Amino acid sequence: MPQHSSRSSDELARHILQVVALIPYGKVDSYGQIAKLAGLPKHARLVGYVLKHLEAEIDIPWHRVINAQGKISLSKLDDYGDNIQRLKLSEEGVMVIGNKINLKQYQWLND
DNA sequence: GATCAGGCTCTAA
DNA sequence: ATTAGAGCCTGAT
Repeated sequence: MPQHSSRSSDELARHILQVVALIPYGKVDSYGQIAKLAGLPKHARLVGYVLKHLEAEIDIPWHRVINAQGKISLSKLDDYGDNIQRLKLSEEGVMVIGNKINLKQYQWLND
């Protein structure tokens, strides 16, 4: 078969979104973790790309994805999106203190 | 194809 | 606790 083990970008995006959709209400996870759970280690930036280009109508909890430092990754690029994300998180009880989120407390699959 | 930029991450100061 | 720099991979020029 041609293209050996490469998968179409559509498929990669689908896998990523499937995982993002699983993040429970009130929890968060990092781009890197999402990529890993989707079976795509080292594709953290792709996760960011996919979420950035999400269609508004699609119901995906994109706001539950933050960076590995526990910060929102849109701040410097997109003030509007940053505010939306903060709002959505606080609505779910995820507290953003000093621009950071306590991963120990809110990270999905963290015991 | 070469290059650049991007909701990233690690490591080392 | 920040910050800088090097990796990493994909999508867009």
